[in-house]
Amino acid sequence: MPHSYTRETAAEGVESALKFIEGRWKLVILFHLFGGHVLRFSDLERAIPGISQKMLSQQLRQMEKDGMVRRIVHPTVPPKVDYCLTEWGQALCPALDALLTWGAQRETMSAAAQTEKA
Amino acid sequence: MPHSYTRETAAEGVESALKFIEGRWKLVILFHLFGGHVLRFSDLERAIPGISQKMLSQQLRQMEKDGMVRRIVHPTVPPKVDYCLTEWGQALCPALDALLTWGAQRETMSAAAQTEKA
DNA sequence: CAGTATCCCTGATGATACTG
DNA sequence: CAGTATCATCAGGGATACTG
Repeated sequence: MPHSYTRETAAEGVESALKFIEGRWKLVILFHLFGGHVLRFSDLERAIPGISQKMLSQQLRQMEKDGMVRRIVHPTVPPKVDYCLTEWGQALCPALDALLTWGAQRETMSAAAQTEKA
Repeated sequence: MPHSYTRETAAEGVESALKFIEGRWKLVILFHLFGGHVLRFSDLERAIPGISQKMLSQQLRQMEKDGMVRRIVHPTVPPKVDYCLTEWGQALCPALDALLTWGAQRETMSAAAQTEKA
């Protein structure tokens, strides 16, 4: 690791990074917006089965506040609101990819087949 | 991303990877074991202020079950138990580093200074 | 030393209903 | 359409006490 972190600050740093993507629906939303997609509230609602309006709204607000998502309100009737990722939001991609890769190594790298779990 | 995942399976893949490191103390424990360190239960207890025996034990058990941590029991009196990372546990390092890097980019990349939050 | 066993409490999420 | 408001639920975690 090319950083000058101590164990403690590194752990804290990762923890605070994780806070941005923790939340039952954040990753699903993220993956729908990756690639520069611009989606309306109702698009996301339809794209994500099982999510409630409350949760969709709540997670989007947090992500907006955190600076991952941009919210664009069109002052029309009926209302229209677009969502897309910020530059920083897009920048999450490599990190998630690294996580994906790590997870995929589990079967490969585990010396002995441990307990199976979902 | 060099993978052949759909949005949905990618989100699920990352979610399941995240489950392995979710837990109030997992990352702190991880960072104490990175670098091949071998620590006893009491070492970790002392190294991690604020953790209770219940939590330390619980998190270690999960990590062991998940295949990230190896638990070595020495059949002595009094008992002695060593903990270290498995190969797969060590392999988490690059992913956490990517997360750290992403988090660190927040101030740099955010167009406008958004709401400040811990 | 290295844990278990209990009890409690809070925050995150879900279900449902209502609105500018 | 794009939300907000309320209420109910539940798992994760904390505090404390006990044990092979």
